[in-house]
Amino acid sequence: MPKSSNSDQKKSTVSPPERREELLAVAARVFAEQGYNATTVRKIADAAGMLAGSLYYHFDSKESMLDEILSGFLDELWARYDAVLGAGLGPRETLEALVTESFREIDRHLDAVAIYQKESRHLAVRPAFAYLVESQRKFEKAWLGTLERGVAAKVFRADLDVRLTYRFVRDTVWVAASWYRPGGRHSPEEIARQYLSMVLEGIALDGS
Amino acid sequence: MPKSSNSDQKKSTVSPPERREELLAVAARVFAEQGYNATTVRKIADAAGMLAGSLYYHFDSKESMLDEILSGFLDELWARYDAVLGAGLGPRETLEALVTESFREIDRHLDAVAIYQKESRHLAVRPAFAYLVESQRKFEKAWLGTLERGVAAKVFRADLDVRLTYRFVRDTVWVAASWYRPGGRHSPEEIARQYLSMVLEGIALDGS
DNA sequence: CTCCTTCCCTAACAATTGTTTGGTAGGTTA
DNA sequence: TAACCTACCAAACAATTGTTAGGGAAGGAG
Repeated sequence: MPKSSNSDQKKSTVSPPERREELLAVAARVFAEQGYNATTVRKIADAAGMLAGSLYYHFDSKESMLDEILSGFLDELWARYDAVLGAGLGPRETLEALVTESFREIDRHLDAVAIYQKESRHLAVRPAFAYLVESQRKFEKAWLGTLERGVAAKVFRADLDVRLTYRFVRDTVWVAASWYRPGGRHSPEEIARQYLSMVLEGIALDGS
Repeated sequence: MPKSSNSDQKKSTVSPPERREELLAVAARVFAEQGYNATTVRKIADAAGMLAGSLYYHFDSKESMLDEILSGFLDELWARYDAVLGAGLGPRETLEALVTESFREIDRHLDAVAIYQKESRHLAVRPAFAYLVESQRKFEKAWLGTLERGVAAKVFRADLDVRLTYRFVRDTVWVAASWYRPGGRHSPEEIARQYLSMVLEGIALDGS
């Protein structure tokens, strides 16, 4: 159900999806590197090899580019999350699958994730980006629910504040976008494995 | 050695330290809420109950306010870190002390930490903020060194990528600034205890 | 060849930005 | 009272911002 996006109605200026995607990728990179507010449309145009005004043949506004980047990322993310959540897995397996899918998503949509991390907080208050709040709500429900199921099933510790654990796990995964670079030493799956090992078993040696 | 700051030379316009601190606290709050670039000097002035131009009686520029906020925070942080690192503790105790001091610093300088988290990446490339890079380097040395000492002393697991572990622990601590609110349910020390318990022992039950 | 569409450029626009200059009310000092 | 300093205001500044309007080159369709 990818109705979290509102980019459907605002295709007043249409152009071949391929060119749009190219330009959106360029914009996402600049947004991620410099921050949304510090990015001028002229910088995006420079990086794309054209002039500022020409962007407005493809897009309605600077904000609509940001909207399209974020909602596109979230739509894909939720398609995969929903598949995991509907697979009927146990708590621990669900957690592992969610973490792994998250790192894959970071690998695929690094720029979008980085933008989301930095800007979603102050964007969420604006009506045009209400779907960010909705997504955050679903996010909490999915992760927190999995953790609570795990506590009830005695596979996760019960002596920790669940909400604290939720934020711990969530942040631990997504901040990786701030240092992860695709094509690096570790694959997303390998990173997921090590992260899960740390989160689940801890970094201390057993006999300490 | 608080020479990480360069705010020492630029007190061309001096005013009572108290008023400066008041205005810096206001600016830090707006910076943290809206982001540095999205914050106009008029918004800061509004929040302080004065007009935009009046800020320039106290400060040289908008950037110098940011500089003073960040370097002030880092100076205090490193004073405490250096005390911990020089105390001759074992690896695990050092890690625990660093984490606890970090949460205390988040409690005290929440806005500055939030700003640092969001802006340090793109600020670090600018010469005026070179001390951010320097601080990041010291940071890595302190944390990574402690982890490596722990692995050598067999108190931390040796089967994990140490650099990955470093980023894991570091991020786990500092992203808390994105949701922590002073005066909330848990004290900084209590949060530190639970975080450390998760990082060290994991969230899985032993017999799983 | 002509028409039309696609995609970009040129050139400007009003608004907002950080910052400066000159002034001034109010308190302190002499 | 007179001189002075502190902390602010009023008004403007040049630069930069997102955005728009009109034009034109290229190429396919008829």
